Amino acid sequence: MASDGANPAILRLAVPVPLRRLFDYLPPEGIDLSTLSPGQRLWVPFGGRKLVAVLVDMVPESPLAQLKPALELIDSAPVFDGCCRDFLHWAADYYQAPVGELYAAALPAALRKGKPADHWAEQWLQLTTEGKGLPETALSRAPKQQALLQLLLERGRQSRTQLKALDHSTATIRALQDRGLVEWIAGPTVPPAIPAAEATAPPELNEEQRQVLDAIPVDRFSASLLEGTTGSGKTEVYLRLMEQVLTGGKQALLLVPEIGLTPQTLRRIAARFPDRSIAALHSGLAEGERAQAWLSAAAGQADIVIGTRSAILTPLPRLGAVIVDEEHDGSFKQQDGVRYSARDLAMVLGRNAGVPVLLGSATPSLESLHNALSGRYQHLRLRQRAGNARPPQIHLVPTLGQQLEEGFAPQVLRHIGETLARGEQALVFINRRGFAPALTCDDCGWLADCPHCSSKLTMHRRQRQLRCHHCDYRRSLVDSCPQCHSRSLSALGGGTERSEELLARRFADYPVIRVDRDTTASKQALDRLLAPARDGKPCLLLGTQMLAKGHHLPRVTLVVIQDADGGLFSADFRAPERTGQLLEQVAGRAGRGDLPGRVLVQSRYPEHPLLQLLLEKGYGPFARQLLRDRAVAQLPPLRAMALVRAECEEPRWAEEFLETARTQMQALAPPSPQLSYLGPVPALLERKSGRFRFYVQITAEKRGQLQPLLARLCQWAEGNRNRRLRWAVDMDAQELS
DNA sequence: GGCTGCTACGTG
DNA sequence: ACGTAGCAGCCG
Repeated sequence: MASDGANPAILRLAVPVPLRRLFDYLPPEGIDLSTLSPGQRLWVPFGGRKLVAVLVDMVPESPLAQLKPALELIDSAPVFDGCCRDFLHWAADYYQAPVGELYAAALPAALRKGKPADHWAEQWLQLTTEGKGLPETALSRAPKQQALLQLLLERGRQSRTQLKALDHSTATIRALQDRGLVEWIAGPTVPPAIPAAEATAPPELNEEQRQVLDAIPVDRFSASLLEGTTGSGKTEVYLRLMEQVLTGGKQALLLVPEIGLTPQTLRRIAARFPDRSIAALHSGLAEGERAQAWLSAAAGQADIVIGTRSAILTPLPRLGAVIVDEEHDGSFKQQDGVRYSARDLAMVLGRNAGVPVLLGSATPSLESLHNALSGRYQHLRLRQRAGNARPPQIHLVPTLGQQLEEGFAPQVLRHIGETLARGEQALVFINRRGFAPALTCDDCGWLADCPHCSSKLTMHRRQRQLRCHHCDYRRSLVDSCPQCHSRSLSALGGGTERSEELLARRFADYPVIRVDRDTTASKQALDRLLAPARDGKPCLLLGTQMLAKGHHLPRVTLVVIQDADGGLFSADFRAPERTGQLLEQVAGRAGRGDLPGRVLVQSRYPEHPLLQLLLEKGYGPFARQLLRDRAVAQLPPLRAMALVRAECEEPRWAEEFLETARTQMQALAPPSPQLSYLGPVPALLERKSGRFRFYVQITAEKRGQLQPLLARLCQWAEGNRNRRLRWAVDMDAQELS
């Protein structure tokens, strides 16, 4: 990609369109070439439109005779450094994605729309030459001015934000300015402030934590999987590693699942690093704030960058370590657009930058576990629970043939009652929101289904609605059958809303707190909902997987899993893995404080071998068994897998497209013991939002075998254009839905 | 004849 | 992805 030759006056740009190539332009009219360098954004004319493109290279010649000039330079300095650009190009190649779309995915919305980075430049106060030469006692009669001068002398330039936080008044600054001792200059962006918290001192590390930390060198690339049970102190290891990285003058990147970036988490980290610049990148931020946080990271100003999936694409010029918390979490895989895995990219980034990468989880993904067991990753472990906490006792409760009350066995309800009566808290996990997942007519058998998807409508009784959980379709609840007008309708199965009604009735003396997407519109709402639980009063929490993650609820001593069977019989080969992770995470909510925990798992199939293995031996042996099953079935992570997806209102077109796609690929590489093709087959959710969905699955012994096939496919598919048909390549696909 | 809606095309 | 050109269908 390096340019050579005499006059590199042609601009090679990444344009945000779904085309797998770069575009050449002339520099903007009348611009000085020396002000241009790769990584800057420019406005360009593109097929009758005006787009924000990123300068990738400057070359002396173009294969095209006629070039248009770019319209305008946006950034005075590059926003993408060379490392980040190389990384984005690598990712575009690996995921068969248009590089312009990767640049667009990396940029926060405001910068994607062309707002100049200078808009967020920070004002910094620095000493003038005169100020630097001043004797220390010079301002003894103006103590405030002297204090500020001292600060600048000791710590160097200070941002306007820092000065405000340290209570240096504008009057003081003004006075020094008038004496010609200090001056304001425009400098790197600083991130938006994180609400202050009491500074906390680090807790003592236990022996295990120390060993883990010692095993991670900070001065070179290393790949580690930290497998640590809930409550074993993984977070403390992350914080210590970050501390080492910061001390070495570098930036630490911490990736967290979408649901994990709560104000609580942020405050905890801010409290440990009160003097550090921390940039948080998540969807809860306003557009401007997000751009500000991103630019502070890209300028190397932020010391700590905490973010969800897309934060892995942020330029970090002094990167020192990448940590991925809850690495098994599905939200690290982007499911539309450029379908990258932030966890997998973290490894590539760490290797490129020569810094350690730490993946942490109580329930590692089979991918990471496989890498650890095969020696590709260092396998680190934390087996002890911190403090006095002991692992919870787990009991299976068979539900087949039992007289259930809204899905609960009598002894489960009794245990809940006893827990509350002891002044403790109980948590009920139900992996389905709404009142009931289906509504049917008792007389003619009518079922309420979605007109746009191949799915049933979920009944939401409180809002008197039927809703599709796959598209945005909603209709008001009917009280007679639209087909035969019978008034005898039944709600089949149960969700959080239905259980809430029963539990609120049965345990009317205690607060019942329901936590799911319907009760929790915002992160703040979740914090507010959980406040009574954090107070420690007896209460009953019920909800979906939102409850499974992260929240420290020390008074929960009983966890009830209403139905463990969901994932055991799914057509998705990853379903048992996900079920195991979820059950283990939920069970981990029990007994995190001094009180012992108990977990009750309801199942219709208590003798199911995987369930038995999980509950008796724990996630580790369970996951190892799943790995053996995957090996037998020739599935990931023992084989590389990619999907070619297509969806269309007309199912035949999608199928035909994929038939041809498969033929194209097979012509290049016929099926063999090392390479197999499946499909086109309908996706697990066959129709979604009015489109029929199919895929072709390709599995190979080595990842490298897939690349040329997919490259050929993209070349063909990009030329073939049916506007009604959407297609995508999904390298390392995580979902068959 | 001219307006609207659909599709094919090309984007530097 | 999206703007534009080109052409079919239809009005009065």
